[in-house]
Amino acid sequence: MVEPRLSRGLRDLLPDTMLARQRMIDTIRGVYELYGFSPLDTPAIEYLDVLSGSAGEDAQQQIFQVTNPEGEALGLRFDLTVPLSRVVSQYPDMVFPFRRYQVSSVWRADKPEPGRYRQFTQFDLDSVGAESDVADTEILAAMCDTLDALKVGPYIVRFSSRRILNLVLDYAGIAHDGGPAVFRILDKLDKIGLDKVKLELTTGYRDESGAPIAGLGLSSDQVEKIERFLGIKGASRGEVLKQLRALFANVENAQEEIDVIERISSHLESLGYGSDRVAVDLTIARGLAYYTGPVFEANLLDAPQFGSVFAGGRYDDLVKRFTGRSIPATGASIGVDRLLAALIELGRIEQPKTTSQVLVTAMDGGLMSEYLAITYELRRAGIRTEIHVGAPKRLGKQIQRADRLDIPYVVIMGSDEAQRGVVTVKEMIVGREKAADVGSHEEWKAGRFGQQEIARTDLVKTLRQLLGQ
RNA sequence: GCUGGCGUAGCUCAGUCGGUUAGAGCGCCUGAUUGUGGAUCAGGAGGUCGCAGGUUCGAUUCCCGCCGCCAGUACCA
Repeated sequence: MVEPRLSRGLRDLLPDTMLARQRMIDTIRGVYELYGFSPLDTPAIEYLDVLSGSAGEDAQQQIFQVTNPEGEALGLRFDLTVPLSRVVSQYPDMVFPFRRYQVSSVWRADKPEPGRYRQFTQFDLDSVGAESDVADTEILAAMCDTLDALKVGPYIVRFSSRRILNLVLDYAGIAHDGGPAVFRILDKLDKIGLDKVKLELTTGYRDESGAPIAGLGLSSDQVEKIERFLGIKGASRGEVLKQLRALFANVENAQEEIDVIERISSHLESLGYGSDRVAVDLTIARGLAYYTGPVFEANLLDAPQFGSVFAGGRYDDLVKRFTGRSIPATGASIGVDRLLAALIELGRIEQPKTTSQVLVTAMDGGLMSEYLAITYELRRAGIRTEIHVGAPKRLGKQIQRADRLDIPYVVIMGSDEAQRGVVTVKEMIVGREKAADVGSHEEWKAGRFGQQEIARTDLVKTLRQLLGQ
C-alpha cells in the first residue's frame, strides 16, 4: 500500500475552490480581452539556462530542476515573464508590440508558508515592444478595472519607478551597485516600520528572538536623506511629485525621470483613475532585480494581511539576454491563489459545491430509461442536470446528495407519477428554511416542503421559470 | 536556511509517573423510515499513538536520528 500524500507546499484544488477560482479567472480574462490582449501558453518546463540567466545563484536554488531522457538540464518555470521574453526572442516575425495574457502554474522551491505554496498560479498581462508611457498607463488602468470587475472592495494601486529609486542613491551619495540591498530594506517599510528600516540601513539590530539583523553601515547623513525621501507624502499624486521635484532639485536627470511618472499620472487622471485608488508611493521597490522603470503594486484595503495581490513593472532589459537587443516591456501579474484566498476570506466570491442545478432521482429501476430521457430533455434545454448514477438507494439518500451539494432542484418520479404523466419538482431551499420549525420526523417527511406536482410535458418550462432562465 | 514548540481516529483534542483491551466530542456508515434532506434515538466502521533505531522483561509513553506541521527570522528573480 502507498500512503496517499503530496510533497510539501503542493495541494489539491477541490471542486468548491475550483469553481470559485474559474469564475474569478473568467472575470479577469474578460477585462484583459477588453483591452485587446491575446492568450499565450508555454511549457511548464524550460531549459535551465533559459530560466536562470536572469537570476543569481540564490534564485537558482528556488528552481525545481528536472532532467529529460536525453540528460539535459531543465527546470520548472518560476514566473511567466521569463518564458515570455524567450518567446518574443524566438519568433522574430511576431507583430509588435506583442500584447499577451497568460494564466498558468509556476513553481518555486521556497519554504511553504500560510497562503504560499510551491506551485501557484499567476495571471499575467504584458506589452512587449511597448516603449511609451501609454503602455504603463494601460497596465495600471487594467489593474484597476480588473479589481473593480472582481468586486474586491476598496483597493489601492501604488506606483513608483526604479529610476526614481536610483535617483535616491545619487541624492544620498550611495553607489549604484549598493542599490538592490538598499531597495530590499526600503521594500520592508510597511512591514517593519521606519525605525527598523533606519537601523537596518546603519548598524543593524537584534530582533525579538535574538537573531542578529545585519546593517548596511550607511552614514547618518545618508540615512537622513533617505528618510526625507520616504517622508514625502501627499493627498494626491500631483502633490507627491511636486515635493519630489523640490527634494531632487539638484539631482542630475531627476526632472526628466519625474516627468515620466507625471505623464502616466495625468493620463490616469484624465481617464478617471484618481489618486484615491492609484497613488504615487515612493516607498514601493519590488524585490525583483529586472525592473528598469515604473513599478506597480496593488493591495486590498479590507484584506491588507494578504499583501500585494497584483504587481508588476517595466522591464526593458529582460529580452536582451536572448537577442542582445533591448526590447521595452511592461506588465503585471496577479497572484491568483492569494487573491482567491483574500476574496474567500472577505466573502466576496461564491464557492458553489457543484455545477448541477437539477438532480433527477431514480426511484424505480424499471423507469431508468424514463429518468434518462428526462435528464437529457433538461440538458438539451441548457439546464445543468445530473441523474442518480450510484447504487440503487432509497430516495432519502438521493435527496441528501442534493442537500449536501446545494443542488437547488430535485425531480422525483415514481411509477405512480409516471402512469399519470406527471413529475414532482422539489425546491430544496424551502425545506432548509422550515427545518428548524419541524419537530418529529413524521411531520418532516409529510411536509413535502417545496414540492409541486406538474405535468411531465411542463417540466422544462417549470424549471426554467424556477431558475429564472 | 536558522531558532523554538508540537506530531494519538477524517477533524478538534484527552490519556498513558513505562504494564492486560488507547478514549471523548464532532464527522462518517447502517437502521428506526422498502417515496423525502433537518432534528432525535439505536447500532457500527475507523488507530502500525508520524517513521526508523536505542534503552528495557515490556515503549504510544524515556533517549537519539529523520520526516512532517506550527510560530518567529532570513530569502522570495
